Amino acid sequence: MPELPEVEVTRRGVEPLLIGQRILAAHLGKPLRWPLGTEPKTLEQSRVLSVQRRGKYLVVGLDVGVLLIHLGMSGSLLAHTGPGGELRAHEHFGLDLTNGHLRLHDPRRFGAVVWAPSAVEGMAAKLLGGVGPEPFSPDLTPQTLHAGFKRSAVAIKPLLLAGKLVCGVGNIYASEALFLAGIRPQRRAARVSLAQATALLAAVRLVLSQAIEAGGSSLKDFRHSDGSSGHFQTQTRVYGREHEACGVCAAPIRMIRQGQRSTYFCARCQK
DNA sequence: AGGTTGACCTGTCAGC
DNA sequence: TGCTGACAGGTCAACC
Repeated sequence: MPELPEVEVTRRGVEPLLIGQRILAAHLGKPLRWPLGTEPKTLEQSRVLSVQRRGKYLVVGLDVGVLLIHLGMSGSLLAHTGPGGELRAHEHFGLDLTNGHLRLHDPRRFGAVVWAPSAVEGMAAKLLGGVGPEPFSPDLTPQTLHAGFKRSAVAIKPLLLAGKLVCGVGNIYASEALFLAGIRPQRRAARVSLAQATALLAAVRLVLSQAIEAGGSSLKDFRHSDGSSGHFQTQTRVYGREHEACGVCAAPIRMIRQGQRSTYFCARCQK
């Protein structure tokens, strides 16, 4: 589920609750993707200094180390005022804070909460080290993207999903960005021109910005930190719209599978 | 080394 | 109504 926009919406939602708060207790539910990496007790009394995002990870800076939080496919991070209690159904991590509490609700448990001494040590270094450039970074240019494309033998859509050349683009926004850029998802990345790479980078930035603005996509599980839903799913141009008419040319939207993921596109608009 | 596939886990929904 | 299978926003480890 959660791609960059959903994680960023979550970050903005939880930041005000977390900053400056002291952790009174940490709770673990069923195992998530990786173990926490420390005893929950060691988090007690530490203070939250920052809440940042790197790719699809939330990076919570503590005065003792960092917590990496990943929402996996079905995760939501819910912030509540008032004292915490026992974890409820599908809540597998929780922090009780001086003023409120935080819960990770994640039915499928593909998500993770990992502690490390710092963002550049231990498991955090390993996980964040695999994350490609941020889509909004000025260091990411059409030229660097195009150069990365040329080195690959893979189709453009799965290459975008891999997150090594640009991070944060998941299955919904990859289809959407390729549609806006007029590029077929099956096109070999090496055959994407510089002009197309330029259009694609602009499209990625536009789609992600619009999705953040819309509060992300709530297909099923995703919820904002206050429990409300995003609504970008109502504004998708192709994702989830097989057989519907393309908004540009009215040809039917098609769905194919690439690497076990569904891809949506317009065969007339995308070359 | 890079590309491809399976695995992780649970809920939901379509079809019989 | 109940069972079975397919599918869902991610991504890592194991294979060729």
